[in-house]
Amino acid sequence: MPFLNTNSLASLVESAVSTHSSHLGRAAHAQIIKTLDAPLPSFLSNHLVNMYSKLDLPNSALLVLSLTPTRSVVTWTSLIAGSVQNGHFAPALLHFANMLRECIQPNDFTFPCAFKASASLLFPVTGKQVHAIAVKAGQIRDVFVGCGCFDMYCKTGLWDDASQVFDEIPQRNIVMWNAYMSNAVLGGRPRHAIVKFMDFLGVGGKPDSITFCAFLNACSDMWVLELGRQLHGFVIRYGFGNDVSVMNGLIDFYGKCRDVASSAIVFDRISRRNDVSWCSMMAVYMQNDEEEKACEVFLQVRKVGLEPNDFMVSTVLSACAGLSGFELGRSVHALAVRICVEGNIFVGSALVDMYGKCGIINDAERIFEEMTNRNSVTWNAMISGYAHQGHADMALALFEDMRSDNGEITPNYVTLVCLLSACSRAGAVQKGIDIFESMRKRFGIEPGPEHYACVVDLLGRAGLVEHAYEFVKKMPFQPTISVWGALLGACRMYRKPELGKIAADNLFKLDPNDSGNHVVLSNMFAAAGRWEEATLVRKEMKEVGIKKGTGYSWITVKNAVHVFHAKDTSHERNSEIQGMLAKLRKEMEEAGYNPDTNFALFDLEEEEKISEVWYHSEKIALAFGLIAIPPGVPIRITKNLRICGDCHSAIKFISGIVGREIIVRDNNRFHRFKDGLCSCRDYW
DNA sequence: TTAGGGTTAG
Repeated sequence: MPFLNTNSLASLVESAVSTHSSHLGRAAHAQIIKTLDAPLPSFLSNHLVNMYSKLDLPNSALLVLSLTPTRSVVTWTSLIAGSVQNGHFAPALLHFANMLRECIQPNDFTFPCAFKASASLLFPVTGKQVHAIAVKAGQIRDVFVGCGCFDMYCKTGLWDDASQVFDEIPQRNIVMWNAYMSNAVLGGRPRHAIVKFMDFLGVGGKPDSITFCAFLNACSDMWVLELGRQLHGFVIRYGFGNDVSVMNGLIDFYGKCRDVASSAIVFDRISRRNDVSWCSMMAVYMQNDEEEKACEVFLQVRKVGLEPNDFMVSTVLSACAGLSGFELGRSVHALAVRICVEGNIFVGSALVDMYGKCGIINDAERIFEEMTNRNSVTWNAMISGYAHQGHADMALALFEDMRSDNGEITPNYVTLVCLLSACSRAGAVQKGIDIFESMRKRFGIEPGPEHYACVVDLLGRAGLVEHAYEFVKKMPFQPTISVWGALLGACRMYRKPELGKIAADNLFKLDPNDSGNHVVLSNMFAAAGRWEEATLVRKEMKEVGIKKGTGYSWITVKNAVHVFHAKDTSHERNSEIQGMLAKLRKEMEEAGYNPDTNFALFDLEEEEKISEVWYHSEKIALAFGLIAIPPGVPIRITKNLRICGDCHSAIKFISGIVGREIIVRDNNRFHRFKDGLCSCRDYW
């Protein structure tokens, strides 16, 4: 080793920080000890404290600090900044306190760290103390300190204090204005952000890309498509048409305002897309229920030879979960392992969710067990995986584990929804009611519309339909779509057209464009032999211009997706499919199966109705699956609408005849058929 | 010191 002077030793330490290599850092430290006698020059000690702290080796950092006889503001600030950077906010504040105890004055680098730590811990009281110290030290007028202070008040919800700080800062730079706008959006005051933007222009300010992004966020929160469009023009005029950040912001904005086409146009016109552009486009498709398109974007990423990142992987996994796209999901899992992102908490949670929704509960469990970091989303995903399978006992057991895990992660709003839906799917009525009634007291969670909807579903599914209606009437707020939807579902299941009409009428008011509700109601009347009323509902539907969407079912075989619509004969293996359908029909008839023709269009003759239900897309997909998928492998079908009642009972029956596991995911839930049974009890 | 994208329910 050549002789190293103190400057080159310092740069060795710096390179350990910049490459984030603790190995290099330790080696540099060893070299320093070898080369120099103690005590080290203070600037080198500072470098070491900074290095260990940034490398998230807090004990080593503290050790060096305690061995440094002359600790300066730089030494302490290095320690504090590293702690904050690595998310250790409470220790950062402790170090800050110790520094003051040593009578060392914090500087313009220290205060922002202390503010950030207070903000992250949501400690407004501590934040106020730091503020007082900064005022006393005469530092508050510094833009960095002032901005940190302002940000702290925003993040801890003290908006008035924040505004006061903003007004008192003498020289506001663009960062300060941007901070105001983005915090206003984050704090649910998008209108404030827009007003501030106007003020900013009024004082001759020149917006930058962050300003535009903040403005766009405000627009998407307020759903003001027109205002955002105007800003789009403004962006171009200001010469930001090639700024990838602003373009990404526009993709996101249009997507949130449900103008997917504009998002796609912006995306297509970006000459140099970055990771965020791709991710944003995927997210837009996801937010607008176009999972297939999201998958396509992901495949395009791979096609152009880009390495996907953790964001893309978690998004595409959730698309797979929505589509029950188990094959793609599995291959994305393999990819995640290869690019080393499977340890990421978002990716892990998305994997648990994907496997759970695809019904591969063992793999979901395995991923869950192997995850070293779990957050409430991870737990909820696993609980809902059990719920989807109808394993209320497992869901409840996991919930208990969650509560006793380490106290860090507590059940939240969604956890309770998952649990209640697990009870409802498993028919655990009393258990569900107990949980619902105790949620405020035991878990401190105020029951919301989703929880009420679960209880309605719970009661309704157990046949207590009138009870369910009484429960709805006693709700402390207006019942939502999901509440009436759950009641309508129960009425359909137990054939209660009168009550069903009440539920449906409410749904028509709240959700006039959903054709599904009309179809359910008319089928319900048809099932009760009340053809006139059934026809009337269909007529109304036509008059108002509501169309029943086309039903599609799809199935993946060897990475190719095969899509079928009703009466589809276009598949290249159509003759085999028809042969299989005929064979199934014969075997089922011999085994005594009666098709339920209430689900066919009711103005047909009985004979026609039978053939009508026989050629529903899910049955065709199933026939194809039986031909193309080797025995022993489960057949997975996805349908974009609700599975029809006859198909549900037919598939149940078929699963017994052919001795195969059949999994159908429709737009409502998940059905696993095996040995003539289905995981969801009494669906119709 | 400001910002752009992700995971859980129904």
